[in-house]
Amino acid sequence: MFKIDLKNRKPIYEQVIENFRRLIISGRLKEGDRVPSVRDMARELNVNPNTVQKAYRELEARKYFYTVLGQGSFISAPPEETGEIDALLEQLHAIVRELIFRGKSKDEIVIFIEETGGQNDKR
Amino acid sequence: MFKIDLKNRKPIYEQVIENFRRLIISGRLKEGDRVPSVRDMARELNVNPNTVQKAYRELEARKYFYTVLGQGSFISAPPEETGEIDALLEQLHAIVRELIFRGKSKDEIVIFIEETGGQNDKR
Amino acid sequence: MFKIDLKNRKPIYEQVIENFRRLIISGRLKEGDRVPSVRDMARELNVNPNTVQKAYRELEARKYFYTVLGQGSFISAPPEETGEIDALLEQLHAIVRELIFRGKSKDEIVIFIEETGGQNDKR
Amino acid sequence: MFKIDLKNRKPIYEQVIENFRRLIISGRLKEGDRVPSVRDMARELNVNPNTVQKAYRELEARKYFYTVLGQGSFISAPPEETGEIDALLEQLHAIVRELIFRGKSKDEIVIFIEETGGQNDKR
DNA sequence: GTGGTCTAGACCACT
DNA sequence: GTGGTCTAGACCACC
Repeated sequence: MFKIDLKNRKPIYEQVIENFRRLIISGRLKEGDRVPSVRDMARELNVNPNTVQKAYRELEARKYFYTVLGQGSFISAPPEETGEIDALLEQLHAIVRELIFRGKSKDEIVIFIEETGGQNDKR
Repeated sequence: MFKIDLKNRKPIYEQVIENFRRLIISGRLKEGDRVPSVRDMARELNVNPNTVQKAYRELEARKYFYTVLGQGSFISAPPEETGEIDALLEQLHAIVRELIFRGKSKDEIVIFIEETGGQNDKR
Repeated sequence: MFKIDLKNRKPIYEQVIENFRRLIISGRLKEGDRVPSVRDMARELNVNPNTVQKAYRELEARKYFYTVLGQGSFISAPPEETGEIDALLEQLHAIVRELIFRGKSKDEIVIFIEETGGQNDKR
Repeated sequence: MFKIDLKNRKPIYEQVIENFRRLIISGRLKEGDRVPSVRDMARELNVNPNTVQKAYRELEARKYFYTVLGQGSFISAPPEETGEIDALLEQLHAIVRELIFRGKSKDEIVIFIEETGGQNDKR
């Protein structure tokens, strides 16, 4: 499904969250899909089950997962985190500023964006 | 110059680094400018001098500062770390994908980028 | 593992770095080997944990170590910093020039180099 | 004559010493040559006279200079610092080991040494 | 005055 | 258990 980079400074549980977010955003996981159990996931990633547990708990709190008792966890509908878009736009802003500082023109950046792959079509 | 947000989960020394990066990228600090001494900065931000020094040390390692023994630290020329731009473009990519997932069109994103402030003109 | 020379003018943390570099270069520490925890190392060397951490941090920045959160630090693959070899050759150059100035012939120097121990064979 | 690199972490007074050593070893300064006065040197290098003073004092202590009262300082005969050669050979050793670690063969190193310029002929 | 090193000891997050 | 952050305060070298 995905791999954990132990050398990465980002905590493992955050990497798990990010990877699920990525899979959902890219459309490879869709609403209603079942996600592996905590134990299976932990075995597959070769990490401590507590770590996976922590990631799942947060994914559920952030409404990416929902849990059916005795059946497991499932992907829920795309959540609408308030302020999320504004935060993304602010990040975009910061990166664009830095690219300009490093010599790129806005035109070059726009061209780069136009090239961004249409993974969105898979939904 | 700037303020530290103690409530923020981001470590103080990283906040210091980010703030200096921001000031340099925006052109408000230019090559050769002297930055406040470690002690002065610590007093101004109301943090421990060691914390400021840690930030300065890293800024120097990342080539944003250079230090003259017994005289202080100064802004150095914009670093040309290879691969840095590629990393930024990859981040840009990821954010654009997520914005599209959340319903924005590429056209909207491009318009947003065109609006990015012209802080670059001050250089 | 090694000892710190407190009388030496060289800072303790630099001595720690140099000693690890030596152990890695000589092949006694290999990729993937776990290094003692910051606390253990500090106890063994009889120095403050912060001092050891500073050394480890720099070894990580220079790509000799990598760190797994909550698990410890490990030896990473030999870094291929570009320009590193050129710098070494330049140092070699300078030393050879000085040895010649002090009366050694190139032949004597070459013989000396041939005698350099084959610690490399252990890899 | 030479320049000081303020950005360099090596103390200025040590840079002055190293530069004089280099000029003497390369043969550009010979026994009996007069060296600039402390004040002239300080003005030329754009550094504090105390700093130059400190360098000259050490060069005299290490027998590279000798001073004639009221006349200035002069280059003395090449000093025979005891143990100096052993130290150089040890440095050579360390560098060769590191070059081998980074993939160079002894043969390559020997070839490189053979190519070292014959600045020695200028004496 | 400047930066740099080191200690002692507290507290936190991750596994 | 692990590493990481931060403080308070001492001491040193360089300019």
